Parts: sequence; structure tokens; C-alpha cells
Amino acid sequence: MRRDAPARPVQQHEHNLALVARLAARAGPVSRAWLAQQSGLTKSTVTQLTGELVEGGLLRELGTGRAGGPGRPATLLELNALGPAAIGLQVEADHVAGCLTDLTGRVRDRAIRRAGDLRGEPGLAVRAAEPVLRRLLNTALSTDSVVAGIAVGLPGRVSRTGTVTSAGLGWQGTDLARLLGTRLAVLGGSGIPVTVRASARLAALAEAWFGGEQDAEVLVCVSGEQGLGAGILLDGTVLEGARGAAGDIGHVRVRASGGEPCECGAAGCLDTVAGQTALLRAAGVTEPARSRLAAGEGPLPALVREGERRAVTATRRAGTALGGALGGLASALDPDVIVLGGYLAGLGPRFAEWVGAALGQRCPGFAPSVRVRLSRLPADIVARAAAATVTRGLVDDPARWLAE
Amino acid sequence: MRRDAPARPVQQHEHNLALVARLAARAGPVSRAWLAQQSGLTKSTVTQLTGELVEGGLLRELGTGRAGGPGRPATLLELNALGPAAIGLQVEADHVAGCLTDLTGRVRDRAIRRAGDLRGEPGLAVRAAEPVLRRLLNTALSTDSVVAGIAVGLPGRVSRTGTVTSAGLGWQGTDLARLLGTRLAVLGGSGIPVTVRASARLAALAEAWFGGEQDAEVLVCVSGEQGLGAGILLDGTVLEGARGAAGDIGHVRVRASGGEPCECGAAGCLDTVAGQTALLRAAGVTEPARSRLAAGEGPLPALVREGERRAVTATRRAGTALGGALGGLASALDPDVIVLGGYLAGLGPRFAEWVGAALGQRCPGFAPSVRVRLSRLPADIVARAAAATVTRGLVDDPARWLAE
DNA sequence: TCCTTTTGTTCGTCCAGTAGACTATTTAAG
DNA sequence: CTTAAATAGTCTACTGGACGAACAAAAGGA
Repeated sequence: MRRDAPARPVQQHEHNLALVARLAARAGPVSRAWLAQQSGLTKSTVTQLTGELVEGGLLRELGTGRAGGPGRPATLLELNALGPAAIGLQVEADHVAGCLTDLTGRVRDRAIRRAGDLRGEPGLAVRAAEPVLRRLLNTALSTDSVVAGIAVGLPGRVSRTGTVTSAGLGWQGTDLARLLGTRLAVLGGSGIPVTVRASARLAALAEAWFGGEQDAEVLVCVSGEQGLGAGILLDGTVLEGARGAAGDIGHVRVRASGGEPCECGAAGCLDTVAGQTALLRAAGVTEPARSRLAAGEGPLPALVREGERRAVTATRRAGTALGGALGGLASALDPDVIVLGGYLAGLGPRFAEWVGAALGQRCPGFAPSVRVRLSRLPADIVARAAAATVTRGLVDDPARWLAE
Repeated sequence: MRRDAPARPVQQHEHNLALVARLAARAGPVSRAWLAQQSGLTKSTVTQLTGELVEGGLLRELGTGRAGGPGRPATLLELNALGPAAIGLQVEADHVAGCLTDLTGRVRDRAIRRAGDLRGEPGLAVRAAEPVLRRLLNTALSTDSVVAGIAVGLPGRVSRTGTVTSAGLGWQGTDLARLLGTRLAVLGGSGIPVTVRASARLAALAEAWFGGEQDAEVLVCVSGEQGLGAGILLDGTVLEGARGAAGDIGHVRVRASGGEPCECGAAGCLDTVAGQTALLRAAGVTEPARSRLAAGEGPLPALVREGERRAVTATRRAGTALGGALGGLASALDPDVIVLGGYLAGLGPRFAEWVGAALGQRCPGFAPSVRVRLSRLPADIVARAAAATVTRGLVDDPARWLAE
């Protein structure tokens, strides 16, 4: 219940600033009159509030728009693309990707650093992130943009205090934000706040923000590179769970008896059937494909398309196992849609059908109403989503930014 | 996302009224000074707000309390037990129970109407509810209390528009609120708002409110009389799902192949193994036990305790099936606690162990951290929880009540 | 008795949103 | 071209409601 929260009286002004900022952000260029009508505030109040937001660099005036009918044409407002920017990083086992976005969420620059193997010592990832960060910070500097924050997405679980435990990276209780923070000082970015998030959750947010699922009340996004994890969105808010483990479905048992042993100590886990390494091995694909790029462009989907027996069987088994595991989740959450992301998105449409069929097998009542589909977002979407958490934070609480 | 909600500016006064009312409700008799300190409002503001709440009959002054140390002793405030009351009804297949509670949630009167079989025509349930309502309304009248609302809990699904679909009662798209509303006019209770809720969700709220689980961030309560359903609470808020079906686990398939046919058309559903009728039959108990009273005081738990083979086997199978189904739910939600309510609570502690063991079998990662236990609440708790939704509604939004 | 401490009220202040008049800028009609 | 209607945005006075400080009330302790 956590009701002992800082029960403080509402700050009306803060709230109304955020209300106006959110409306302007969502609806693109809009007039003050429209904002007033939508928000329920008066025109004068909107004038006041938008004044503060323009002053603070979050909104900008776009000149007068065309008049559709009679009446004075509106001066349009929109998010200020030249205002504060954000950096998103995506740490995977074999590379670090990053992007710089403006307030609207548009990518201004990208960078990627491939590495053989970043697993083990967290310092490896920090070192790999350094050139990425340097480039993006420089790009921001060259366009005179302040970087309002850096957000990192990685496979694993992030505790409430921000420490990371990741089987995929071999980390345990790593305070990545602190490590990156000290590194940032060297790069001339000291003081920029760093946040860390589980990539499964960022992938789910990405589907809602960039994947056309903004209307889904309950969205589940299964993704992962090594192990599988699900991000769950309820009305656009990430479900965390009591210990931050909500959606950790990688170690649900999908083999009734026996099954391959898993890193986690048990056997027959979902990861041992539908995890990337396991799937490639079962399909007889020897090439060490680790990122989604490799899976999506690699041989597996092609083999499945061509009907190669071993590949089809392994992929269908993976889909069936995943669908069965998702059955319990679906009956608990009653989702609108289940999106298959990460390397799963590269497995082709038949995979989604297999997942959907197994889901229907396990809980027939839900199957007809739940959409199961592949993600259409690119492989580095987690970095973009991470950056978007920062810019959305600015829009959702402009007062903090305006206070500088 | 449902963001197109009535985005209206905050009503600061409304919010602060609710803040003060909630604090007073939770902490029992308190002084104005304490409220000011806790809420972050000033003493003068609290004086103003509590004045309105006392005026409106929601709070009452309790006289000056003892002074612990030096200083003027406080005049204590608490929820006004003589203020508005609420009626909760619990409709089951063979009876209608009801209670009248005051603002504090204390039961002032109870009533129950047993009937042979209320399934089929909704009018049967309405007629059975009539004497219950008459008695409770009379009790309220005799103590000069206004009934602020009536809430009904029943097994089944309640759509967003309030219509009920219940396999257990044989209803489909029934607008019970309207039916009861017209009946209420006859009983001199016209105008009292009626709401209808799924009893699984009310049972979950009951565990949070009366069952000692007020601190659980994620609470799952499995309950049911005929079919099983789970109520899910996230930070005290009921999870609804995209179609209002969140937690409907009764028709998750728990038999890989075959399994008994279910009412729903499929086969091998959880209800066919762990539902009450199925369980009693499998255990060889012929007596037609329908309500939890019958199961809890009936022969089954005794037989299990004594180790009668057929009863033990059937109950263990039911527990194993339920635990397996809850595995997927647990990995999705990462709950603090799973409470077994309804007739399951009468199956004894070994049942909970079986459920927990099967849960651990299915997802080992979660098992150690999730408590699985039986409900300690009485059989008619749904009625009390229903009434409490009404009184909590008053405390959570006192402004609406004060506006009369 | 008087001082200290804490409660609760009163009164004046001030912030921020409201109401509505007023100006600005367009289209459409005469 | 002139004028009316429509719409956008600003300005000023007003008001609701929270705040702050001073003060009265009611204790305990020296």
C-alpha cells in the first residue's frame, strides 16, 4: 500500500504546468486556446503557464498558423526541439548503443561500440560506454543543448535503490549509476543525473510510445537477448512488483519433468527452451549470434521460412513454451496485446502464431481477445526509450526543470 | 493509456479535504496539530478543513484527550460513527448476506437470507435480497443514519458499465444495480446509489483492509465458491485488466491433455480440478456443500486431517493444480502474498502448503519470497468489504459528500 | 504564582486561477 | 471597400484558499 508516502498537499501550479506541458507534447503544435479548452483552465492561466514553459526552454512558439475559418489565427506552441536533450544507453552483452534525443523524442545522433564480451566486470561496460557518451555529449554541446539526464537500459533486474543484478551481464548488486557518474566527470558531463532501468520495461514503454500501442490499457512486451523478460504496462505505467521482479518469466518452468539444466540452478526453465542461445543450439545453428541483429538477419528465420525441419521444430517448441508461460500471465493481467520484442521479433510471423496458439491452448477464454504480435521497432529501441524516459520526465514534471 | 481522461485542473481544496479525512480515518483519534504535521498543511488550514468535515458529519470531536506532558491537551477527532452508513450485500448461489456498517467500517447489523437455489433468473436474487435490505435499512433508520450507498459483491465478472456476467449465478449481462434500484424505491431507499463488484476483488480488498495485509504492495487473493477467481491489488488498487477480466484464472488449463470437460466448453480447466463441486466429488464427499460454511465445517477438512486417502489425494491434486496456475501469475506480478480465501480457506493449512509447493515447482525463483497462506476472515467478509468500499469512498472523496 | 509548552483560532497576507472586458487578426457578407 | 462575425490572446480586477504570525487556552513544573 505504501500509504505512508510523503503525503504533501498538492502543488496546484506544478500540476497545472505539467498538465499543459503534457497536452502540448502529445498533440503536437497547438494553440493556447486549444490548451485552455482541453485542460479546463482559463485562457489567461494558460497564457501564464505557457509563458513559464517557453521561458524555461521547454516549449517554443512556432509563429502564427494558418487560419482554417474566420477568426484570428493561432500562434502555435510545440515542444522545443532546441531545448534540453537526453541521452539513452543500451548495454548488451556484446555492445553498448546510445542515442541523443531532443525533447520531442527525435533522435539527433547515434553511437555504438561493439565489444567482444562485456560480461563479468562492470568496468568493461563502463569503458565501452565512454566513447559513446563522449560522442553524444559532444553532439549536444555542438548544438548548444543541455543534457538533462542519462538513462541506461540493460538486461537484468534493477532494485529500488538502483543497483543492478543481471545474469546476462554477470553483475550482482552493481551501482552502475555511480560508476557512470564518476566517469562522466572526466567527460565534462558531471552533474548530469543517471538512471538505470531494466530493458524489458523500456521495451514495453517503447511499444506504447513508438510502437503504436498508446491506447493499450494493459500491454505486455516480452523481450530479451539472452534471457527472456516481460515488461508490463498498466495505463502506461510500468508494473514493478513487490521486489521489482514483475515480468521475470525467464525461469518459469515449462518442462513438466526433466528439461535442460538452467544457469539459475533449476531445470526446464523457459530460458532453456526459448532463450536465444538455447534456441540457436536446438535449431542446429552453430554461429554465435548474440544480438537481435544477428538473430533477425541471421540464418534462423530464413531456415524457418524455408521449412528446414530442425529449425522449425526448435522454433515451434520455443513458441509453444513461451505461449504456455504467457497463459498464466494473460489470465492474471487480461492484456490488450502481447508484443514479442528483442531477438524474438526476428523470428518471423509464424513464431507469433505459435505463441498465440499455445496461449489459446492454455487459457482459451483469453486467447480470442489478446493480440499477439511481433515488435516492429528496431534493435536499438531500448536506447531510444531510455532517452525518452528522461524527456518524458521533463514534460511530466516541468516545475522541477524550471527551478533549474 | 486512457489519457484522454477528463484532464481537469486539480481542485486543491478537494484534495486537501481528502488528505485530512484519510489521515484521520487511518490513525484513529487524532488532534488537529497532528493532522497538520502529517499532512504538511498548516494548523489554520487543518482547522478550516476539519471544520467542514465535522459540519458534514464525517468527523466528530471526541472531547479533549489526556495531556501526556506539558501543554494544552488536544481535542481529538475521529470518524463519526453516527454519520453516514453503508450497506454491503453478498450474493451467492444459495444465499444473500448483508451488513450495515458505519463510517469506521464497524458492522452495526447483519442479515442473511438462505434460499434453495438462486441461479438462473436474476429476479430470484433480487427477491432474496429484499428482506435483507429491508432489515438493514430499518436499522439505519432507527439510529438516524443516512445510508450513503449500497455495494453488492457477487461471483462473476462486472463490466465497465456495471452489467454482470456470472457462470456461478447463470447471469449474462444483468444490470443488477438497476434491478435493485427499482426495488429500493419500494423499500423507502430510493436514490441510494448501488454499485456492483466482483467478489474476488472485494475479497482481495478485505485482506488488505481487515486481514492484516495493509502493507502488501502486490496482493493476490484467490477465492470463490463455485469457480475460482483471483483479486489482485497493486498498492491497494484493484487491477481490472483491459476487459475487466484480470485474475480470472478459473479456466486456465491445468491438465496437459484430456481432463474433465468444463462448463466453459474447454476441458482440463482449473475449475474442474480445484473448483468446489469438482473437488467434493473427487474427494468422494457426496453431501451437496455449496457455501464455504459447508466446506469449512463440512467433512472434507476433517477427512484430510485424518488422512483419508481419497480426500487427501483430491485436495492435494487441487492444490497442485492451483499452485501451478498461480506460478504464471506470480512471475508476472511478483506478489508479496497470495491469500487463499472463499471455500479454499476451509481446506486447512496442508492445502496452502501444497499450493506453495506447486508454486515453487513452477517458478522456483519466486517461491521463497511469496507468502502463501489461508484467509483468516469469516465467510461473509465480502459483504463487509462491499460496505467498506462505500465508506472508503466517502473518506477518499469527502467533497462530493459535503456537497450533498 | 509564574513560566514553559503545546493546542487551536483569528486575522491579515499572498499566490494563483477566474471572469470578463478588451485588443488583434482573420473570414465572410453586404 | 466596409462592416460584421468569429476566434486568439492579453490585461486587470476579483476571489478562493492556503500560509504565517500572533494570540488565547489549557495544561505541567518550578
